[in-house]
This record gives sequence, C-alpha cells and structure tokens, in this order.
Amino acid sequence: MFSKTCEYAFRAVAAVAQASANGVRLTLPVIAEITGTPQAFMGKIMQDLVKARIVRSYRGPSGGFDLPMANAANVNLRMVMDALGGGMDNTLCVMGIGECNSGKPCPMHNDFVEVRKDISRILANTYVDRLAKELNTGATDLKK
Amino acid sequence: MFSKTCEYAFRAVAAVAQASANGVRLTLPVIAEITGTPQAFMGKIMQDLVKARIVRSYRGPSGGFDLPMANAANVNLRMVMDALGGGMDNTLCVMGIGECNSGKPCPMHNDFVEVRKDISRILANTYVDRLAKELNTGATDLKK
DNA sequence: CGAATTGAAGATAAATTTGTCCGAAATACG
DNA sequence: CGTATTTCGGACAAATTTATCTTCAATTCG
Repeated sequence: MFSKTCEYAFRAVAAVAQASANGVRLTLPVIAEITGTPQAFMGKIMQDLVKARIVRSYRGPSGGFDLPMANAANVNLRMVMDALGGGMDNTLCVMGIGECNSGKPCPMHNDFVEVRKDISRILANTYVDRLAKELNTGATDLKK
Repeated sequence: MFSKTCEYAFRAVAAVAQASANGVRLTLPVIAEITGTPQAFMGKIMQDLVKARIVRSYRGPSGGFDLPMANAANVNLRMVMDALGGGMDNTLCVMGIGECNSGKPCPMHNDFVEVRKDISRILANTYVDRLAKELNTGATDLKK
C-alpha cells in the first residue's frame, strides 16, 4: 500500500519514539536491527527525518537519534510521509487518470472517495506518541 | 495506490467492455490511444487478460479484443488485478511487518483494518459491466 | 591533541517496474 | 495462394526504487 521507504520510516519513527520515551537514544545499527531493515538504506531515511526535524541526531560516541515525547505528540504519519520527498501520494486516481475529480470522475472515482478520505484521516490523526506508548505496553509489535 | 500495470489494466478492461457493449472490437493501438498508455506495454497487459479469460482476442484483419456484456457482469476488478501476476496485494501490513494480524498487530494494524476491508470489498463488488455502462452514458470518463 | 565512535553525504550498484523492439503465428480477404 | 492485418512471445532497454560502499565531518573522552 505504501512504498518500502515509507514503511521503513514508519517503523523507525515508532522505534525511536519508544526508545526516547524510555530515555535512550538509538544508533543507526540498532534502529536497523529493531526494524529489520538494511542499515545503509535506513541511514538515508533517517537523514530525511532529521532534515524534516521529525527526529534529532547526535554524532560521536553516545550519539544516535531521539524523538522526545513532547515532539512525538505533534508528529503524525502524514508528516513522516511528507519528509520522504514526494512520490508517496495515495490521494491520486485509482485508475491513474490525470484529471479525475467529482466533476469529471473516472469510473472508479466515487467508489474510492471514502477510502481516500479514510487513509488521509488516519495518517493525519495518528501521532507518534501513541505508537510509542502501544509499543511500550506490548500491545503492538514491530518484530518479524 | 495501485501499480501502473494495474491502473492500465483497469482502464483497458473498461474501454474494451464499453466498446463491446456497442458491438465493436478494439485493436491494441486503439486501446492504447483511448487509455493513453504505451502500446507495447499495454500489449503485454492484454496478453495477461486474455490468458485469464477476462477478454477475448482475435488475430488478423478485423481482429482486436472484446469483452461481451455477459462476461462483463461476471468480471470484477479483483479478478483483473489477479490476472496481472501477483505483487498487487493491498491487504498487506501498512508498516511492512511480515507477521501482522489481530493477534500480533503492528502499531498501525487496527487503524487500517477497515480500510483494507473497504478496498477488498470495492474491488470484489465492482463489476466491469457497470464501468462500461457509466462510460457509455458519459457519467464517467477515461480521458486525460 | 589523538583516537574511537557515530551520523552525513555522495557515488555506485542491484532489483524491480515500466517501456520498447522485432520476428513469428494466426486470420481475413482477394 | 499471397498479402495485409493483427495478436503473441521473447528478448532487450530505460526508469525508478531499493540497497550498498566509501569517505568525510562532528562529537566524546582520555
């Protein structure tokens, strides 16, 4: 449904937020391990997240990434997607028609109006602090 | 949301069904023109649809593709997707976790349960005859 | 300062998806 | 039969996404 880049970013943000809630920074190798993703590729994604000020990075010994809970309450998944440099738009026409809207709909337009709204709403309403809390209680899981 | 291959197939099936409803076959160049897709690539897609018996093909002069309304009433978009040889699965975990289900959910699992159901339901409930009829009345459009 | 650790940045490579080309097979029609 | 038309099938190529590698910069700590 989303690109791998996007999936990886979702996992990374959740993992870093959970760790930060427990007061620990995560290094890149650790993030890659927790999320089960290729380290170098995850490095690129983390850079994008840093640039977008979604996570913070620290170099050198005892460095790593964090995402304080104060920030986590203001970061939603739409912002994470947007940090990854376009191409992740799920609001487009299901049939790939350029100009497709209620005035000039493709044959599937009306069927998917609600789905598109739902996805947008979920992404905008899902804040990272919630993901961190659920991971901490063990209610949800990133493993496997 | 779906792959280009999938989008192209949706458009092709709708176009052929509409033409067949009006008693005309469409040749590959014409399908490519109507759907605004690269002809050679669409050729591959049409082959998949033929193999899946979703459309019928005829070679030689006055050849082309058709999709009789009797068939169109029994062909839904899930079947079209399946004809394209896997990789189009939208039922997977939003975060890309291998084992993600209600028993062991990823942090986004529950948020997307309904969306996934909705998409599956729409694909399974959208039959090609309806698309053809809507195109014929001008209620919907494949152009641009 | 010097050495070790860690992220940043750019170049490169592999994999996948998308797109093209060309010859062969089938069909219609004179 | 011969020719034009059209799909079929395989190989090939371009574009995009995903993944890796290598060097550099920043930080910590002795």
